[in-house]
Amino acid sequence: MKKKTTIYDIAAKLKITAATVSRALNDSELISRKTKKMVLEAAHELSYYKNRHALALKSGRTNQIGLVVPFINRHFFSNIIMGVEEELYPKGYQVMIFQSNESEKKEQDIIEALLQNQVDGVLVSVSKTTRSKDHFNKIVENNLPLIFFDRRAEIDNSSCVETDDVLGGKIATQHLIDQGCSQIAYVTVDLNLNIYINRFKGYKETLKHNGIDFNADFVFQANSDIASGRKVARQILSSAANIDAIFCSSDYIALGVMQELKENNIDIPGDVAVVGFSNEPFTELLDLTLTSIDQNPYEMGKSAARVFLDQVNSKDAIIEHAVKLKPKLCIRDSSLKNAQKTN
Amino acid sequence: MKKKTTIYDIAAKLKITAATVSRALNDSELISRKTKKMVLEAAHELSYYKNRHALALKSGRTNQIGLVVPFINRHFFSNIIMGVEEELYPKGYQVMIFQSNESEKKEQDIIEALLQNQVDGVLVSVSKTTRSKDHFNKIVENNLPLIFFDRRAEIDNSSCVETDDVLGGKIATQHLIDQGCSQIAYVTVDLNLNIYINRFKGYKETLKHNGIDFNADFVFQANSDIASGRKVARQILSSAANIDAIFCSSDYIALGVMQELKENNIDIPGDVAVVGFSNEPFTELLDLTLTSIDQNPYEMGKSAARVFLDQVNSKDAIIEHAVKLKPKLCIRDSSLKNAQKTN
DNA sequence: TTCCTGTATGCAATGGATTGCACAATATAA
DNA sequence: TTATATTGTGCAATCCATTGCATACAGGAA
Repeated sequence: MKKKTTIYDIAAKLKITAATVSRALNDSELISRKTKKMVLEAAHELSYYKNRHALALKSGRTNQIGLVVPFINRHFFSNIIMGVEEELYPKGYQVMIFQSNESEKKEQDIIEALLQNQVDGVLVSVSKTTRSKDHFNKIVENNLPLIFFDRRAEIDNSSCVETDDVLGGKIATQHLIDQGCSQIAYVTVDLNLNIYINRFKGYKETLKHNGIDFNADFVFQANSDIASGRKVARQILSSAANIDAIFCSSDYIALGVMQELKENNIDIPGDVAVVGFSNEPFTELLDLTLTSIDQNPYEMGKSAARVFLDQVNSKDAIIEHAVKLKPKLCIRDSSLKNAQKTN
Repeated sequence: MKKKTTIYDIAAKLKITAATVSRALNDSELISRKTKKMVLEAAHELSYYKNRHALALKSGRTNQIGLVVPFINRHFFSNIIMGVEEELYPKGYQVMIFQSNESEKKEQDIIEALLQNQVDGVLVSVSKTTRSKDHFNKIVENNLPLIFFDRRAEIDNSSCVETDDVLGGKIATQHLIDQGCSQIAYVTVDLNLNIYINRFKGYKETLKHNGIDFNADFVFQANSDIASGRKVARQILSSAANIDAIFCSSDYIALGVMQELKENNIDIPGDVAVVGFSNEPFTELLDLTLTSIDQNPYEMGKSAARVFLDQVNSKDAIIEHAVKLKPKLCIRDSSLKNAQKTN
């Protein structure tokens, strides 16, 4: 097993000291041109790599940040990661990515590991099952920037970047009303999560704003999957209500709904218009493309990264940022009765 | 700015030495119960976190491995990452994820950074544009396990895990023949990448095996996207050939092909059967679901991780593993003429 | 020739955790 | 009571790169 090359090996080879080697490698102006050249060549020859751990130990800074998501293989989260990296990589930061698998225990373990790694900051989207806040508090107690994105926890001295879900609920609902719908069903997922509460809020407010009475019978509960969407569609079909639009808080639900409606020969959007949420890639690959609300996860990632940079660059004061990103309506076949398609 | 707690802080507080604290924290049998308890309490009180960099420096091991993929936001790669993590996390390894963005330069930079981080091993799927091998050789020169997955480079003393793409090409082609097709077009992507070469090989061998003459006019070149698929479909439609099946080496191409065929009122699979490759999630969400070849990226990730573990656990000898994973045909609407649908 | 000013290098401490060896304190045996 | 184990801690070196301070040597000025 070949030992790793250090500056001492280079120094020994050249009969100079490690200090000189270090300075030469860092292009210090104290070192003569000749020596620098010598050192660089020797370093290459011995295939030397600077040991970042020694550096981290000495400097106390790691230039690494921790990024925690529930799952990495979700379009939404992987694009957030893209955005974060895009912003932080050029600044010399390494992004350490971890997934909590929606488990509170794993989330806690991850944060423990991040603190051991002495990261310079932490970006988190909270696991669904998390109830305790202790692990988040530990981060701020260590004076590290803590930035939540999408799913937040209420922690003092932390920042957060989220979609304006109320607005998302509003523009989707308003769009359906603009299309001439008035009997609009709403399918929600988990009324414990802030994001779903807010979408629902936007829905209700928009109904009211347009003089349409809110009807609790028009609200359905589902899981965020296709089967669940089909089930809801069946409930709607067998109900007495004369629903002419369905606003689903998830694209997968919307897809299930559409599949079931089609099989029952309901015309979309003629009889019933459908709108989803999140703008999953498949929404525009369908034969009957699905209108949805785009949250621009890539931008969310960039935004979270910028908030982090802001925090580290203003070490004096703790700044609590609260960024709300505007969601965007992508109008497609499933709801387009009489206007222009976007996107 | 609060300084981070070290074992020296704990030692000072308890009027003992850092050595004792270290041993107590590591539950050494040399330390008395009483002292351990004392230390643990003090550590908690001062919110102490073990500094992994000091540890890495001392031990020369980091328990971190580097994982390099072209893009993280691709279903295929993000599921590989899931698999790798699933296998390595329980063994105490941290997986550092990096994306090359298909850039050779960035790939080289990443590997430089990984070497600086003294990772215990590297898992890579090679960028499309990479021509040089120097950066990979540096890894093996440092006696680090190097494992390629999906896309490989020819490097001595490295291992690789890949899909048996020849077999993939074979089973797709055989399936089309079994459906009664004989004029089978093949759409390839980049004949420089091993994976596409092999799929093509499987296609040709199967034709031969079934006594069907290979026809170079039936081979088309495209990029892996929908627009490109549409373009190819137009070429096929306007060609003199009487093609009755199209085997696309990418699902996106297949989708574009299907869209174009449908708009030209070609019946799928009646007039033309279509098969894709990769089993992207959208393939089964379509109205006309797409037959595809599943590569089980999750398993690929797990397999690559296991190869890595094998390598580190047998430090004496260098083992070159070469794992080939069996792809699986997922038969769906787009090719199913007279048999049973799978999956 | 002597003193001064750069210029280029060396010396040594630092950061945090580990660990072989030495040693002190206690317990046991003679 | 003395000699011998046994148990629990301390000392100091080590891993690698950085950096303030000291110093050696060169050339220029007096």
